[in-house]
Amino acid sequence: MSDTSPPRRRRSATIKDVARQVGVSAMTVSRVINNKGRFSDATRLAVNEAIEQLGFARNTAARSLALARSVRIGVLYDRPSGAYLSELLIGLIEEANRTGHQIVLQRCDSTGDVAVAISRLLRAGVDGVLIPPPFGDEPDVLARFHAADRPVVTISGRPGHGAVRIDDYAAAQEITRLLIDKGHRRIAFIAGDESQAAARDRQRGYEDACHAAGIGLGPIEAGDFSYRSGIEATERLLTAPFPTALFASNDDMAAAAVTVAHRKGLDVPTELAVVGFDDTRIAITTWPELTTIRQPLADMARAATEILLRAIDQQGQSDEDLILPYTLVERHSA
Amino acid sequence: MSDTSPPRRRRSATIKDVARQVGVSAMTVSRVINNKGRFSDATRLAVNEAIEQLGFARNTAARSLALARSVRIGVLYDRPSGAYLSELLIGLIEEANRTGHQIVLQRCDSTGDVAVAISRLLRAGVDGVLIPPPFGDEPDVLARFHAADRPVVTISGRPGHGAVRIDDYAAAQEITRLLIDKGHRRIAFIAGDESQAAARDRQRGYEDACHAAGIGLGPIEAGDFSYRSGIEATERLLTAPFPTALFASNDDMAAAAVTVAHRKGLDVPTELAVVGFDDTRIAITTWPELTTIRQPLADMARAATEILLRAIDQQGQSDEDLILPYTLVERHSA
DNA sequence: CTGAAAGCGCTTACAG
DNA sequence: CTGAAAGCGCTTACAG
Repeated sequence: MSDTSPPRRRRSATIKDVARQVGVSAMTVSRVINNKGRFSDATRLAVNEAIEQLGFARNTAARSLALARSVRIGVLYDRPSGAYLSELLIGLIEEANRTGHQIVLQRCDSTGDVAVAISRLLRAGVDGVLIPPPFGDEPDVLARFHAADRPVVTISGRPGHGAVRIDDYAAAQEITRLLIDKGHRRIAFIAGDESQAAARDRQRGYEDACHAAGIGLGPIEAGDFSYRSGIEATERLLTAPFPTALFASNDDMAAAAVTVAHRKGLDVPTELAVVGFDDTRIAITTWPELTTIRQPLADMARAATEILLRAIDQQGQSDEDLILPYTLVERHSA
Repeated sequence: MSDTSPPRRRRSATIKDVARQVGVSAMTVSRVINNKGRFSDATRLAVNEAIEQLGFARNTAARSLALARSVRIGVLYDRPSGAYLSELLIGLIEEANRTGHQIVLQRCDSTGDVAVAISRLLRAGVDGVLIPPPFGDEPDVLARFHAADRPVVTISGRPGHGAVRIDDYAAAQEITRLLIDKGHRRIAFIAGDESQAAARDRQRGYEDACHAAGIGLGPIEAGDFSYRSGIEATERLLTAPFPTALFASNDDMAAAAVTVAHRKGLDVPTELAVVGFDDTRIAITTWPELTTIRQPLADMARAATEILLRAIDQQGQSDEDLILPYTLVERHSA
């Protein structure tokens, strides 16, 4: 164990080293680093040069301790299956890391006991918790944290209390309209895990866009956001009368749809147009690359952390419902 | 920004609070917490009770600062595609969190510029770096860190310098033998990303087990560890003369094989036995559940962190090559 | 525009 | 077996 070995490691440059080199006080360096308070341009330049030279990087442990801000942020997550959750989770971690907050990860498989996971988090002394899918839509989970007086911010969860998301409904409408504008009249749909608000919103968006255009709904099959469910759903969907387009509620399922189409000898997009949702990695490792909706995952992670911190400071649950802009990314699958 | 709001948040219990309640010094509490040095049983009991009562949880920022151990550990990872990398990455993060070390995540898509990613890590002041697949097998990457005098520990990478892995070769042999013992004589194989040492080892294990049993090699197809490549490979594999068993180099591809088999009307395992590798989540969300090799991901993450810390302390690259035990998990796909 | 002092919560020698 | 003191690297009032 390293715990018993002598701490001989290279001491990295501290704020004092920088100060000494420049010939100012540590305070001034701190001001420059944090761009806070007043200091001359010359000072700023000199400090920055010394920082570069010494390879100084701020010690976040010291920082968060000094800020008396050792906030402990819990994250209750499912074992990541799809690309979306993995990416979001990593974004969350990077953000907490950047801000120097302590983060306590707690996994709870859908099959596991959520109550146990929650009390673990509580006993770890978390000041608040961040909830990515799929738990963001379980009133029970939220209620438990509230009972313990811990604010919660969900990501892509049910709106109405601290929540960060995109407008899934509008995005789904927009991508459906894209298909309609390209002349499609029979558009199949693969739904996502219906226990999640975002999945239901996407389906509503699809349906309303079809209605608004005066075309009937295409065949609809249930999915659960997994590639596998996408394979199965597409197989049921690709039967006469054939749809000319298919909208899958996420990229994993859209990629699966492309696979099935190819296997049945259908060209994508000429014989079957396919669109997905999320713009995760699979969107560009599939051929053709997927037309999809991009969610600003990094921004969402950042925003959720900020809202949570604010709620913790104010000792109350936030009711902010932050909706970030999505982007329709047109590639070659539709 | 929360940065400007008053720090009104609930102050969580500190070591002093615990000490006061028990009527001892903070030192004693510290000793009990770290189980270090001598203290009476009565003290331990009392301290633990107070900890429980006050909901005390150690502030890792303060701890790592006091330990003068603000080691910065870099992690160079690819955008996670498969379940294995996500799970490993999260394990790594949990471990760094637990030990209170600062961790700097740096993503580099396979398409991205590795050199840029490396210099970012270096400029962030990392003391050493952890490298999960797929970069653990690129001599260039390792060389660059060494040139900068930063120790590196790879996970499932090429052995010979700080490396943590399982014996992929032996594991592959064992699971192949399981198939042989069940009477299979024509066993197909789906290879993984051949730029990775672990993938090559698995293939060698498969081949040697077949040779040792005196049966010929089955058909072999290339894959890249993705579900999609598994679909394609299996489609090429399931042609006459049909194999009766299929060994995929990871679970994602094995799950894909099951999907294709079912679609072709083949029962698994009676008409086609399928085995995977890794024991990631997909192994149990597939039906039938996969027989596979379990890698002790959490232990691997822990061990890699420890080896790296030791190398940093000793200011030199480690040459430890730690091989952790795997487990053959028999479920219902073979 | 800049600095000296105190403190964040913990740990490690050093004393008893 | 237990404690008082000092320090980890940073930041925030408070002074100039």
